[in-house]
Amino acid sequence: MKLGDGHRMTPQRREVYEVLMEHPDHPTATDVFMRVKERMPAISLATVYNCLDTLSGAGFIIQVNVDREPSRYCGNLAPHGHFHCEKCGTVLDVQLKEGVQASKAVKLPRGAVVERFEVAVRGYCPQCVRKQKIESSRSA
Amino acid sequence: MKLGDGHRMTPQRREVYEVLMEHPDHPTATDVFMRVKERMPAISLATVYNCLDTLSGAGFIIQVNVDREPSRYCGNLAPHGHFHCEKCGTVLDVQLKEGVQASKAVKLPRGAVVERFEVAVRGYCPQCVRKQKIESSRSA
DNA sequence: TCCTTATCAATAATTATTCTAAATAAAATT
DNA sequence: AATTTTATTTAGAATAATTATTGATAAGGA
Ligand SMILES: [Mn+2]
Ligand SMILES: [Mn+2]
Ligand SMILES: [Zn+2]
Ligand SMILES: [Zn+2]
Repeated sequence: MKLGDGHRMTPQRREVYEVLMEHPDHPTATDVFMRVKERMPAISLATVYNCLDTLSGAGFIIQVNVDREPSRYCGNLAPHGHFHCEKCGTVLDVQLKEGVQASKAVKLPRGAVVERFEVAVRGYCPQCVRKQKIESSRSA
Repeated sequence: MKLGDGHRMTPQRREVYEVLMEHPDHPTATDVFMRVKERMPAISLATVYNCLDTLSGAGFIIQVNVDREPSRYCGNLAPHGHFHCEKCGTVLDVQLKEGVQASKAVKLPRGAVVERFEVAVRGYCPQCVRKQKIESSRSA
C-alpha cells in the first residue's frame, strides 16, 4: 500500500489500517486506539487520530459521521450507506439499491458539482427491535 | 404554537423560532444567537442552545449536521436533503426525487425499524463553480 | 396562597479533536 | 558515511462546540 505525497507507510499506520480491516464494525478513534494498543502499547491517541486522518486523506478508509457523536471509520470503499441504531449504537453498512446516486435521488441546483453523496438511515436494528418486542409483551 | 410536555412557548423560544423562519439559510447556533441578540440583547448563547434543543425535540425545527462542523438548524419540515458547498459553506435544501425513501433507496437489514432517512450531497455550489471557472480561465 | 415544575442565564465542565514542541526516524544529498 | 532535510510520533496543552449545574425567577395548579 502506497500513500503518495511523500507519506510513508509506517508501522503505526499499518496497524491502524489492519485493525479497521479485521473488524469492519465502524470503530471510533478511541476504539481503534484501544485495539491497536494491544499490539503496540506505546502508541498514543493523537497518533491514532493522525493515522486515521492520513489514511482517510489518502482514500484508504472513510470517515463516517453519526450526528454529533464521535467519528467512526470504515474500510469499505465500495459506495454504500449507513444504518445507525439509536438504541445500541451499532453502525451497519447498507447497500444502495441500483441507480441510487446523487443526480438521480435529488434535484440538484443547476451547475453544482458533486463530490460526495451520503445516505444515512437511523432507527432500530433487528436485534434491538426483537428485544423491545419481548419486553413489551412481558409487561402486557 | 404549542410545545407539549409542559414546555412553554417563551419569548426566547419564539425569537429563536422566528429567526429561523425569517432566514432559512441553515444558521449555526452562534448565527442564531447573533441574530436574536439584536432584538433581545440579554439572551445568552446557552439559552439559544436550550431553545434550539427544545424546538427540535418538539419537532418544530430540524438539527442538521455537516460532518464535524457546528450543527445547523432548519425550519423546513418537509422531507428534503441537504447540499453542502465545500468551498463557501453554504447549505441548501434539495428536494428528494419522487419515491426516494429509506426502504426504496437502500437494502435495509430485515426487521430494522426506520426512524429517519438522511440524504446529504457535498460538493461545490453553482456560484463557487462559476468563480472557479473564471479564475482558471484567467490564469490559462 | 403554597407547592411544584419549568425556565433562564451565567458559569463550569465535558468531550472530541487538534495543535505544539521536542524527540526520533527515514530519506535524500553531499 | 556524514549531513541535511523531511516526515513522524508522542505527551501534553489547547481549542471549540456543546452540555450540565446552579441559583434565581416565573408560571400553573390545588
Ligand atoms: Mn461503512
Ligand atoms: Mn434544510
Ligand atoms: Zn441496536
Ligand atoms: Zn459555494
